[in-house]
Amino acid sequence: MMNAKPLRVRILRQNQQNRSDIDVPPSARDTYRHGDLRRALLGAAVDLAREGGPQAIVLREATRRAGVAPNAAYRHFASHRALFDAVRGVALAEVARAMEAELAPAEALPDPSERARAMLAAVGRGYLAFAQRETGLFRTAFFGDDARATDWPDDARPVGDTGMGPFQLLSHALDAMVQAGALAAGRRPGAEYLAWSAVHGLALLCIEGPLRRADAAHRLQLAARLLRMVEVGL
Amino acid sequence: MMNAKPLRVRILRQNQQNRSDIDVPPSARDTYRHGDLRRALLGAAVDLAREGGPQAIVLREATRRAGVAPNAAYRHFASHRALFDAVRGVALAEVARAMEAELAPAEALPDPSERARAMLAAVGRGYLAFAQRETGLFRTAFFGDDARATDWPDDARPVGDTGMGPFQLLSHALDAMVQAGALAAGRRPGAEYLAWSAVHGLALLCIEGPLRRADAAHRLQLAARLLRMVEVGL
DNA sequence: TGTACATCAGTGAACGCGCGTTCACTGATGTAC
DNA sequence: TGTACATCAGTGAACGCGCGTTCACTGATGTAC
Repeated sequence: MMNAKPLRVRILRQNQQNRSDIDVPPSARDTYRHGDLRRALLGAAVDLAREGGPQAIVLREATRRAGVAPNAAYRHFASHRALFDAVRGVALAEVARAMEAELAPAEALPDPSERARAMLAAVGRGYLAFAQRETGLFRTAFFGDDARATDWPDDARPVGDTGMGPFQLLSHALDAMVQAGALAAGRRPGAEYLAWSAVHGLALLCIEGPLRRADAAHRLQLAARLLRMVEVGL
Repeated sequence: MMNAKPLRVRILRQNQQNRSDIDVPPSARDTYRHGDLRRALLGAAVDLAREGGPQAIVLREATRRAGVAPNAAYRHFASHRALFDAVRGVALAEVARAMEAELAPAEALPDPSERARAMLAAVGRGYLAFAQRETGLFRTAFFGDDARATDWPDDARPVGDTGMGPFQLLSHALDAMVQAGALAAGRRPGAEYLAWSAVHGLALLCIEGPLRRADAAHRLQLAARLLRMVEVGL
């Protein structure tokens, strides 16, 4: 039972210039209804962002990849901007997950002070690793698109596996620092911005700045030094 | 003598759909030859960048502002990219000058160690101030244009009033730190990238990040804390 | 169990936009004689 | 001192491109009876 779900695969489309021969691309759909177009469009748009950054999120290209007419997108997204924002949400979630992956071992440490420091470093490492591994999504998550002057995300919606966004994960690590006595309470307010600045700046230097041609070892070394600088100087 | 320079203002142009009446815009040229089109185009393009960032550098708009046909630009710039690069050069020079302005009082301090620290802070303050005062030019100077994946400038050409570029001014300040004993020589290599990361990151948080709506006092306070963090943690 | 019908996800064609760039040209300049 | 001419900075028109978006439509769905 229950798995009689998509009985709608029925009619082969032939009304597009003699498409009845065999050169139909594998991803082509053979029903009139797509079935899951919103997800398909979002997936295609995420792929575009992954490959080329925020500028590459082109509504028409997403529909092309989904095998659908351009205007079909408007059944699922009110505008290009709505699609863009959805992609950004996905990108943010991936950043959060990258952080969580680094965070897991750190959180297992027994000593509170050591643990808090490790958490802060883990957040930074996750951020930096993601920026270099998924440059396009990273830029989509955090870059104002010049032309449209978009805002940065404010972490208002749930994102990562823990339900926390990148900014919240950072805040959480800083709170742990204070609780463990590794950071004076007086220095806590606004500390997010100092830490975020340093890490974000290094990410940019690595992906499009003067370090874009540095090798991985050099970057890792700089990342370690930078994270120490933050920990010490916060 | 000598000010008999542009004797070529001679022939009123009338071959554009009855332009002989008085509604000619004030900036319109009345000679066939422009006289200084390259400079005019570059100036217009710099204005565009100032107003709207790198994306706003539109070749056709620059020619419009210079009162010239679009293709006239190609007598002076091989391509849009060439124009873009020229604008970036101007932007870099302005960044350098902003740093030099902050640097001047710092360099006058008598105590070498104090002076070196003040120089480092001055470089950072100049960078941050410029980012917030001339956001469009700042982005033009340091942002990879997503679509074209341009490189960051490498400071190869002379830029500021001292002939040094932003990166060189930073290096210079760090060298002074080492000489004054304010920074261990072992920590000197690569220190540029740590300092630059922190300052660049904060600049972005301020111009398009979560601090974009923070008031000036809050930003200044964060900048001071960040610069201290760099100085201490380097 | 069968059928009429409202719903709405897709189609096809077109829109206006502005861009960078190319072509063959024309008009003013300044130099060689 | 005057004139022919090479030079080259501009013009006008057009190109192809791809975008986001709108319109009136058509085809499949699933629900009410």
